Amino acid sequence: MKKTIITFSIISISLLGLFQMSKYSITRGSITIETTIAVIAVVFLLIGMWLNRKTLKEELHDVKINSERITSLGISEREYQILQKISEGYSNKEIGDQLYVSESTIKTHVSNLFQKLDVKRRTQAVQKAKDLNIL
Amino acid sequence: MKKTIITFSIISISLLGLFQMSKYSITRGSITIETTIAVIAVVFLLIGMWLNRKTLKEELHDVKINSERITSLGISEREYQILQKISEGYSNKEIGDQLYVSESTIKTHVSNLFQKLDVKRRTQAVQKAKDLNIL
DNA sequence: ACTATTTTGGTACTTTAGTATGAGTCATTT
DNA sequence: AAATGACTCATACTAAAGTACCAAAATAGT
Repeated sequence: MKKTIITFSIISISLLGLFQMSKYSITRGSITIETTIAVIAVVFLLIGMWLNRKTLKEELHDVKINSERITSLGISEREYQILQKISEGYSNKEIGDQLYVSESTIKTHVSNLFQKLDVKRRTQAVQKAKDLNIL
Repeated sequence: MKKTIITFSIISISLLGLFQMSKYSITRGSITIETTIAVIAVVFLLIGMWLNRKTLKEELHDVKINSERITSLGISEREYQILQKISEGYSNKEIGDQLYVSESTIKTHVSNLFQKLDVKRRTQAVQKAKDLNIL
């Protein structure tokens, strides 16, 4: 966020400078109008592309995970961690080994998680979690 | 494709017109240099955004499913159909009901599918299928 | 310090999932 | 006509997954 503000400020100042330079140069006759227009065009074309890249990436690609929804569903950290492991295709036994706890523990977590997500199977859990943007 | 070419042509011609008008107007003194630069800036900003929207959408969003890979793995139509149902979170019984076949049949398909995908669980199958861009 | 929540774990049980094997049907290809 | 491949189904089995119920630590909040 801080980075964005700094970048934006620098660009704004640069543009002001560009405007002034253009006007000055044209009235002095040191550069032609065509050149000025061309430069302005290229600069703003690039700014337009850059701007859109920023916004579109958030819009389409990085569908950021909704952490509020996770808490509002009452899903604990451990449960969420296990949900991620499930989506990666691991079995309860494997998840238990990875987190250094018993399979029983994983089963308990999974069962509680399913109730909170209102699902009956792990494949359903993954699908619903992705729908809710928590995965 | 044809649409793209036509659009591009119209834009090019419009831009040429804009350039000529600007130059003419400035030398005549009917509009100021500031106005011209502002118009050029806005127009190219918009063009930049539009251009990027076109390319980025193909780049990020439409990750089209790789049907060649499906056939190269030897996955049949029915198996793929079942893979989709699995990813939607349905049980073997439910899939059987939806496709009007027995659960046994689904089990056979699923088993064969897993061998072709080289996985052991349905959650793993879904994950791998998405990795391979076949889902 | 007390309370609430989270995390952990177990037992016992039911339900799905998954494997192995064999076999019949149907359409396509040779 | 015979072979091939895809789809179907069943039985019998093993292995996971999931539920129910209980309970003890550990953690965080008041």
